[in-house]
Amino acid sequence: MQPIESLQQQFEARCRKLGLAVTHQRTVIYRELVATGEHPTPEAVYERVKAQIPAISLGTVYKNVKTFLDAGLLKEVSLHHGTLRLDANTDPHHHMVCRQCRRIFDIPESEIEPVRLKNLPESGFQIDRFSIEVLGVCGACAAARE
Amino acid sequence: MQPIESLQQQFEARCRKLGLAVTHQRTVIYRELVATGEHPTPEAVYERVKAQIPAISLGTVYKNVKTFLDAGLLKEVSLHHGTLRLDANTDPHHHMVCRQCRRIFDIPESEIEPVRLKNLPESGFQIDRFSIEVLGVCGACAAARE
DNA sequence: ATATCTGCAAAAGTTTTGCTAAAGT
DNA sequence: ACTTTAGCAAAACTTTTGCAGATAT
Repeated sequence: MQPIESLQQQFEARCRKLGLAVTHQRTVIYRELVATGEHPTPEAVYERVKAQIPAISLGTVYKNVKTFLDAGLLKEVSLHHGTLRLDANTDPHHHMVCRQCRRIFDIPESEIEPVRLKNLPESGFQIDRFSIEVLGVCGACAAARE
Repeated sequence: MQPIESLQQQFEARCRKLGLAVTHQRTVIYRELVATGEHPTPEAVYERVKAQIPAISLGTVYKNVKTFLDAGLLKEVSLHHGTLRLDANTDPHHHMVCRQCRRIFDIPESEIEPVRLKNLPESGFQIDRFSIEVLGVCGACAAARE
């Protein structure tokens, strides 16, 4: 991971390029987002930032998270947050997800070569199974773009 | 996929084994869940069931979905629904997710052999990238189970 | 007869939105 | 000076919960 200062400079540069004001709140939100090696929820970011800017509001965190996502400075871990998606297919399978309409298509497990990890990444993690998502744009949405 | 009648019988058998009453609502909810080849939201299931049982309530759908999930009749497509998880890591990487505490650990892309699809599963789907989740129990949660 | 379930309504949790004052450019 | 943003509060959306009457065992 890059040192925090260079990330900070990159952050300011990207803000200016995008026409985003470099506010104190925005800077701290971004710094905390990077500083936690984790994948925090907006609420968790809010808690960390509040320790430094007690008057900050949760709404400001949400607005900036959205701004950062739109700008590509952040990603969401999963496209499926926000609403539960149910799966009645009991056969082992994976998913193909359209990032536009969010439709989900099944891929039988037999269609994908088994995942192979080169090293065991975290000590003591007991692996249950692998879940593969093929992300992209489905035929219908691709056609609709013309 | 299995014919709907045999799924129906299996469903009743599993309900009886679990001590779950085989109600009309429950039966229709399960049937619709299986019938859509999709991965519907609870709201979408509610709409389909309402066409057959106009008096059904959304709460009943939620309660039964929860019951079915607990019983293992259904799965959720993603462990990350319900709250946004943010990712500031711009290097290509995958994730290891603890199904107990929901913590997320990064795996550098270089640690995993590239995914290989045997056939192109859906016509016209434009693949963007692959996202791999290693699901299991993290070291801390495994230790806490003793 | 007893236990479980449904429907309704209220509540809780997450995220978005509108507005005015404040801050950044 | 002009534009964008922060803070606040209200609202929207998803999901959970409590309870009395209805249904399944």
